[in-house]
Amino acid sequence: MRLSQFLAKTLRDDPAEAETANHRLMLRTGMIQQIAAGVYSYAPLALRSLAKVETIVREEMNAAGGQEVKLPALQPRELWVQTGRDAAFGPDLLRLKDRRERDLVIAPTHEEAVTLLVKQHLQSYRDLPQLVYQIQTKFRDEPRPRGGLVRVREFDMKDAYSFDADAESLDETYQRMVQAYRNIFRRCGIPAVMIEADSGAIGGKDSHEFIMPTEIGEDTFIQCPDCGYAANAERAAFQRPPAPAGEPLPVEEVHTPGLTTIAELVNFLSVTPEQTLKAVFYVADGEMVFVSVRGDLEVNEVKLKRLLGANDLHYATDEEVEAAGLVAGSASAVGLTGVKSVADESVHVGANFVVGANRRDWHLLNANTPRDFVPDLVGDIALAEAGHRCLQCGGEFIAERGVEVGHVFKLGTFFSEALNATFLSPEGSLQPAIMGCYGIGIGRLLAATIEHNRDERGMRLPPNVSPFQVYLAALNAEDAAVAEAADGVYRALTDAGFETLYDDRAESAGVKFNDADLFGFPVRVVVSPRNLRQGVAEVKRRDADSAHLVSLEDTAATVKGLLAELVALLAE
RNA sequence: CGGGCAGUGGCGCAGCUUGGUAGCGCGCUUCGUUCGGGACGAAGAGGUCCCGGGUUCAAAUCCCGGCUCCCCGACCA
Repeated sequence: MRLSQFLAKTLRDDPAEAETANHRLMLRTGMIQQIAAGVYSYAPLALRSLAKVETIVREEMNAAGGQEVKLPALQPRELWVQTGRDAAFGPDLLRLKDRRERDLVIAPTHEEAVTLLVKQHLQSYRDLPQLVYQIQTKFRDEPRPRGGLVRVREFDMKDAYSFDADAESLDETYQRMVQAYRNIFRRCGIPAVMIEADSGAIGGKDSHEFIMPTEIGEDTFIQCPDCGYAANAERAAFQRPPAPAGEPLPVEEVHTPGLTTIAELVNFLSVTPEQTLKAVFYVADGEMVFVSVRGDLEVNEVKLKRLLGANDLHYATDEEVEAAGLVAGSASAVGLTGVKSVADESVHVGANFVVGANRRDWHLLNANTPRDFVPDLVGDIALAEAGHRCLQCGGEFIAERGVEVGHVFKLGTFFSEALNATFLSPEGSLQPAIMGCYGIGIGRLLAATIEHNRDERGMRLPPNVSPFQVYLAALNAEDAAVAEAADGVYRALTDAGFETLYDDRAESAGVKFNDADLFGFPVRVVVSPRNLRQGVAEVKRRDADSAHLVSLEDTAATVKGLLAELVALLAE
């Protein structure tokens, strides 16, 4: 492809809306154009890279035994009502009506559709296992898209679904997919950490996310440096830090005028945060929930949501709190009636807590469970943070940010039961298939790849993700001898099968070098009057400081060698 | 959904306080000179100043209403 004819114009200034490096680079190279919040057009340069990423994903899915299918984006809403996900997805689900006023959705994911498809071909345990996948456009009406392609409303996703006859078989499929994912991320040149993840409201035992560590990431994950335990912060289990224990002392009321926060209480009463209980109010599916957690910990809403089995969970508004007769700032589970009460297990670690008196400006000393209050539910609902201790080995957690580039998930039988995807077992009984699902956002993976593979000059793309493999620059392209030689090199590279972007523009050397670095293709070839006098071309790896001078005839062979080096680096 | 910022040629921005000719840098076109890390000169092209309403002789600028985008948070099977 000749750059002079290619639909790509680079920008010299960074577009104002781009905050992250990958977004900035994609805009400056003209790869993408935003058309609405979280909706993008993809120019040829981007599409080429996306296609490469898709190829990697396809190859690995096929190698893992996947069969490619294509499921519809447009689906009857009734199907989603049937599985309860019309409600579960809430406003993120894009809904519309057709000309006959029938309710439709544009699918954000495809468990329903795939279950129906596989069900049609499923009768016996002999038909299992099955692994199908597709690469297809999803629509999610995200409340806040951000960060270029990292979080968008319309995006291409590889989603795979497995159907197995029993748990052991699912385990095997799951492990095969985990390995496929590791291969994919390695080939894209990014490090990905596999962490335990929240499995969400819909059933399922195991769930793992693949996270690429980066400060621009949206997710926080916890790692134990000692035993290797790694989990999303919204999921991580941890030891509750110790707190002073002792025999229960008599409850005392204490006047605490104007004090509402843990910090104020701790200061006023000369106690430590872990000697207090914090009260937080939520509304879960319309029901007021009173939540207690020790003062040194934070409530983790994801854990809470799961413990409650709630679809919708939000902080109670002031009106809702008042309507329930609760006293913000001085509330506690002691003497609480008529409101569901939930507590973190940390209420069992320590004793003689300071709690609210459910009366403005008063608190209680020496509250203990079960003597003074008995929560309706006790569980792990506290947020794991850096410095907490590992439940498995006692190691001290570190916390890191990252982008979720993949998610694997044991679904169980939620969908197969709801939609009757059953098979006859060897014993002759009808069983629901056990499902798993596995997702990778293609555009997000490209964004992560760019975020990780770059320097201050631009991208440094791995050869199998880069839109082109070679950037061929003709300096002083209007010089007939240069043009002729460069044309020859271009033909040789093309004939040798290398995708080459040929910079034949009448631009200065500086412009071409800068654009070459910005585009970040793995290999750059320069034909110039200076080189030509010695009968050579210059061949340079994007990530190298120095170039090779080789005869024009040897250029393609040298390029081949450098690309092979780069591919070999990825295999390590 | 709460809080904050902003919308002016393709990109980055100024002008708005104090109403009166729409401006700068980059990019683009033509000509000439240059030619290995974002060259120089000259001459040009390109704008419903987000939209609607109002005030006024006159609105990018003031007032009212709306839309959109970005950032923080909430949210994100």
